[in-house]
This record gives sequence, C-alpha cells and structure tokens, in this order.
Amino acid sequence: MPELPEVETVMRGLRSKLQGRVIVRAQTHRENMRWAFPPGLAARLTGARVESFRRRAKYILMRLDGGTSVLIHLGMSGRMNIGPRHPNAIPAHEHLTLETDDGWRVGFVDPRRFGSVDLVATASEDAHRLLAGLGPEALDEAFTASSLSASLTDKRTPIKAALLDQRVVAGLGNIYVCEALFRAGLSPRRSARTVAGSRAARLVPEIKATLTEAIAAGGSSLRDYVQPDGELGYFQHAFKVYGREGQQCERCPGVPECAGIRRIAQGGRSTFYCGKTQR
DNA sequence: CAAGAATCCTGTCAGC
DNA sequence: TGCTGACAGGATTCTT
Repeated sequence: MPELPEVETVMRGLRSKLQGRVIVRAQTHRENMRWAFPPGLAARLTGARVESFRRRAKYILMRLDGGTSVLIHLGMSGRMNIGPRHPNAIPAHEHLTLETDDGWRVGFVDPRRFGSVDLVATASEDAHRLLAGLGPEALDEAFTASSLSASLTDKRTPIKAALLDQRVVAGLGNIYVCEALFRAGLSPRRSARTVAGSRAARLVPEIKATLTEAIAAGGSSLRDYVQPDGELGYFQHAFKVYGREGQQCERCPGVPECAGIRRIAQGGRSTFYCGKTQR
C-alpha cells in the first residue's frame, strides 16, 4: 500500500540500515520489473557506498558514492525485506538483492511488478523522466492553498481524480485522497475547479495532517521502521473512510439520514466517502 | 489538450 | 476443497 507515508517509512527504514554501508554484493533475479533494469545495475551497485536517501513523491532515491542514485518505485505491491545475510534460496518475487558489509541482506519483493528500478545521475535526479513532471510535494511548504487553487482553476474533472494526478500534487494515492477529502468535508465528486479558493484553504491543511499523522504512526509503531519479520515500513493504520463501506462515519453517530460510508467508482477506482458531511 | 480507458502482473478473497 | 471472477494501495500509454 505504498503511498507517500508508506514510501517515506520504507525510505527511513532503508536509511537506518544502509546509510554509510558498502554494498558488497548485488544481484538482479530477472531483467525487468515495470521496465527493463538499466544495463549494469548490479555491477554499479556492487562495491558502492550508500551515502544518503531521499524521497520524492512515491519514489525513493538512494545516493551512491561516485555520483549515481538508484531510483526505486514500489508500485502497487512492492516491499523491502531485510534480514541477516543467509545462503538460502531467493524468496518468491524477489527481483533485486543487496548485501551489506555489515552482514545484512535487503530484498526488493514485488509480486505484481508494477515497481521499478533505475539509475540516474545524483546531480540531476529531478530531471529524470519519472520525476520531471511531478507537482509540489504534498508536505512541502510550496504546496499551499493558492498553489493548489492555481492548478485546479480550469479542471472539470472530479477533485478525487485531480488529487490523484501527480502533476497536481505529488505523493497522494487512493487511500489518502479519500481520507483527506473526508476530513475536509469535500465531496470526491465535486468538480476540481470549484475547490479552487476557500475550499482549497480547507483541503490543503487536511492533506498535510493526514499524511503527517500516517508517517508518525509508522514511526512510532516500528522500531527503526523495521517490522519483526524484517519487512520495512508498513504499519497498521486506521482509516476513517477507506475500506469502510456501509459503516457509520465518525461524524454521523446515530444520524438517521446518514446512509453510512458509500463506495463509488471514479476512473475505475474505488472512492469511499460520507454523502452527508462531504459536500 | 484534457479526460477517460486500457494496460502491465499476480495474489487474495468472496461466492458458488 | 476447488474453481471463477472481481478487485487491489500506481502511473504510463493509448484513445476519444
């Protein structure tokens, strides 16, 4: 379920285990995920020292010495697993394995293979084709009500779809869009251009709070962002509307005219919302 | 050009 | 228990 908070938490987990370490061994176990791995990926990783990490939208950037960064996207089903180095067989759907000089083994597992790995020059990371068109980071101070308003002004698409568009704001996915719209009291069906203005002023702080709270939940529930089973980054998080079709929302306790949380399809994806409090 | 649909792939789960 | 179909948190690419 990698949206911004999960990717952030996975990135922090990788940082806690890999930053400053030397990769003594790297192996790919197929030639591609969503796209072909870049030529020489394993060779470039082998012997490299991991300098630092950062996240951009739902991408993780791992900077190596020598001026190369590894660009990682977890897709829909991507996970990072870490554990003591061992000689066992490759786990199912593990496509990339790294081993560090202090005895850890990191595996990138992605059954659905919508994830990706690429190399990019550290000095020009943001010029990579996958990053170049991204909008402002959802948690960056450059993402404001006025900046959001400006990008929604002419959009007739539903606000739900607009917020999923990474060119409008980077990092949100289906779950947190639903959650943020609920908190802001805005209908996911509302035309995006009608959110420009005062409604955007209500929405932006809720987007940020939703994401910040989710990241905090990950940070507080996981030691070094690593689960006991070695999986990085994921955590239990209670959603207010996502996945709660038919349940009473927290704003309508005992309100008879509230039909409960609805589920509709928008652009082929499920949207959850309260028809009474979200307008 | 904007917006919606199709698409990549496998696992899981509900229903029969 | 086993089969089938729907669906899944993404984002690019293709069509309209």
